[in-house]
Amino acid sequence: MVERIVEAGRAVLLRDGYDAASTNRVAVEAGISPGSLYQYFPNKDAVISAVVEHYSDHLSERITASLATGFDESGPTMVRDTLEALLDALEENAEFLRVVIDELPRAENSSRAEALEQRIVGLVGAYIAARRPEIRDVQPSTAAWVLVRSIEHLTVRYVLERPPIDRDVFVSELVRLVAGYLPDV
Amino acid sequence: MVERIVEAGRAVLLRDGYDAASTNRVAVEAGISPGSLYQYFPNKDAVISAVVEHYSDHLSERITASLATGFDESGPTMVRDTLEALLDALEENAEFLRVVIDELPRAENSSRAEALEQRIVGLVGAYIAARRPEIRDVQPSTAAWVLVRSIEHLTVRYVLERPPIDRDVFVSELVRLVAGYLPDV
Amino acid sequence: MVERIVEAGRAVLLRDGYDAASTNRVAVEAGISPGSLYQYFPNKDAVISAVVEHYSDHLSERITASLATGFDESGPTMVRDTLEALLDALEENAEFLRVVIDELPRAENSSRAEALEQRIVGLVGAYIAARRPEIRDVQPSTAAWVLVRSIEHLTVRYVLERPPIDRDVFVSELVRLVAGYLPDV
Amino acid sequence: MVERIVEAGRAVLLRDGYDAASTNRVAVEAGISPGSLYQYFPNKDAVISAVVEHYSDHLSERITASLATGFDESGPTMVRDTLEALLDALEENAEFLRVVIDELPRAENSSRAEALEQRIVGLVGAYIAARRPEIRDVQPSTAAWVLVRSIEHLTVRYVLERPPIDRDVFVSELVRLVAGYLPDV
DNA sequence: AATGAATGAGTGTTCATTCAT
DNA sequence: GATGAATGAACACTCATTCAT
Repeated sequence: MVERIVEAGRAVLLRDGYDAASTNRVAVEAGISPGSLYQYFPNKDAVISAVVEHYSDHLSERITASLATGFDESGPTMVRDTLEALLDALEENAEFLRVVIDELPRAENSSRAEALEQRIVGLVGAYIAARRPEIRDVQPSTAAWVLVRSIEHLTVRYVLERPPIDRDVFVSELVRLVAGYLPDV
Repeated sequence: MVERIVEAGRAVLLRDGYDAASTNRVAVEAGISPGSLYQYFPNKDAVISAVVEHYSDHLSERITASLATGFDESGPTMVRDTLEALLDALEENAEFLRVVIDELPRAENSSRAEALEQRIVGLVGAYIAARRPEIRDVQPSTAAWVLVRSIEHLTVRYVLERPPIDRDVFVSELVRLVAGYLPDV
Repeated sequence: MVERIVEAGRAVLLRDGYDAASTNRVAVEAGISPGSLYQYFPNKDAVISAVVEHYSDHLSERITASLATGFDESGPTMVRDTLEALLDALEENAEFLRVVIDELPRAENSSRAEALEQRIVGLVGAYIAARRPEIRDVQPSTAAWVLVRSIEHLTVRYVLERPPIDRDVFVSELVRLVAGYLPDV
Repeated sequence: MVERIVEAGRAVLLRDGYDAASTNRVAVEAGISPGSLYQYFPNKDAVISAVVEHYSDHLSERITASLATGFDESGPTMVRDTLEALLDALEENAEFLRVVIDELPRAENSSRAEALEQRIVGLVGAYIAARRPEIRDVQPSTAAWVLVRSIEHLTVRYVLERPPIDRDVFVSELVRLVAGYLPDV
């Protein structure tokens, strides 16, 4: 039932947008009464959060899996593979991504987004540290912070804006950005 | 009069946040009646947009000025100076920046933000083209797209998140990111 | 307009009872929209309070006027006249009195009722003190407290319950109660 | 089971107040499901009524016992003893009394309260009749009506309002009220 | 141009009650 | 008998917008 509501929430969010995603509308979409919704969620925010979390978890898995896979390798091929996987994951749910990024007030789900980012920053930081503990004069966590936020934002914007840049070219540029920033990794 | 309304909108946005920024509240703050507000703006979104535009223009001027100043120079010093100026501009209105980024549904003012980005992408693209028309194998506009969005996002997040990274270190990392990505510029 | 709402509130309270006296229903009865109601009253309680206050004021005037008229006289005739006036006032709005006493949660308007009681206790206390400062060994305020609450309750219950007691007999009994309690006044 | 529900209702009423005393909450407190509650009570009012009745019965016993004890005696000592017992009984459950009197819509349990009053009016009327069948020119039932309602209301208000009147003084005043009203009893 | 009273559809949420299991 | 998920009408309240003055 929770699943039914979450799925309905997803559908409403995609079809009608955030502003129109009222609890009543979600209930109608789920084919239940508004009262029933409140037996599974304490309030509206919890419903929206669950919908976003569902998507977020999916994304998170994909990304961390891809990151884990490449952890023991290194070099531009590994970076490229990871970026391709990331782009694939984002493009797979591009429409939903648009709603989350463009329509939701960021504050609403910043904690969730931040948790995901933290996890990835951690992974990437560990990767960098494993490769080069003595990397330049900067802390791995700082480099990871810079890198992760850049890549996250660039890929998300690329998927949402669809700028006139070929995907292969785009990925190559990202690889260059990473390689240029961390030449020894 | 438009100005009075915009100023009132800014005050309400900062004081009460986006959710509480109703047209009635803006009208009260401006000392006019809600009806009058609609003689200068077609709807609520137009008011919010104007407020954001006001801020956006301010920011835009600062950034393009800084960019223009350094246009004829080159090298890491110029990059660093530009980044410092950008951070200064963002930090100057950090509170407003927070409201715009964290509370406003991005779609609301994405067109505005994009316009600003386009302008900067144009400037940076021209700069790159002027320096190295033959730069690698990538179009200057593509490089500019990647660069501008990275830097914009990183600086905004830095100002809003205040991560435990020293400002000087942070700027240095940005310089390295830029220099690594465009070694010949 | 406030008056129109209060009158509508009175009508709804009388026709449908307290539980059914929703803001929407009051608005319909007043021929206005629910939103308009909130331009004159901050919330539902304020509407109900205003309705009760309206009635309360009316009652209060009658009672204090009657009390003031008899202030300089004394003896059973004055007591009887005051009681008759009180019963008249209560009977005049018996239906509304029933709603206020039987349906409203006492806590809702206890402050109002208490204010009225205080005023009357003050008046009666002053009357007693004027008559007999040395009255027995009890403070006038205590005697007034006992007297006012007894009479208030007995008259209200008499009007609402309509027990099989002739009105003249009832008033005579009240006079005896008062006279027996304060023989020298 | 009925008892369990009534006890739960009492607890909820005392802990959360009337407005929060929903059937669901009572069911939770009783450790049963809301559906089960309806196998023992036809609706919410019946539950509340049963709760009040429980308390009412307790009170009723105390009062009638005290009345019965003094039935064969007479004079101010008997009156005083009865009043003391009544005040004791009320004070013993002052918190519950407050909920019943201040929060419950009187109509909800007026029938119950009236039944109790009738019983006491009957007893007191019988007492008066036994003492003085020829008492003045008034029917014992009328005198009892006046007396019982006065005393009931005064004691309840005294316990709930805690006015600045010493308990001994208060009881003395009640004795005087009774003695003044029925001098020969 | 300016007003501001009026609007009314819409919101998130509650809770007494039912009924299939 | 007991359950508890499901109900759905109802609630108090908001606010972007309009329009007669």
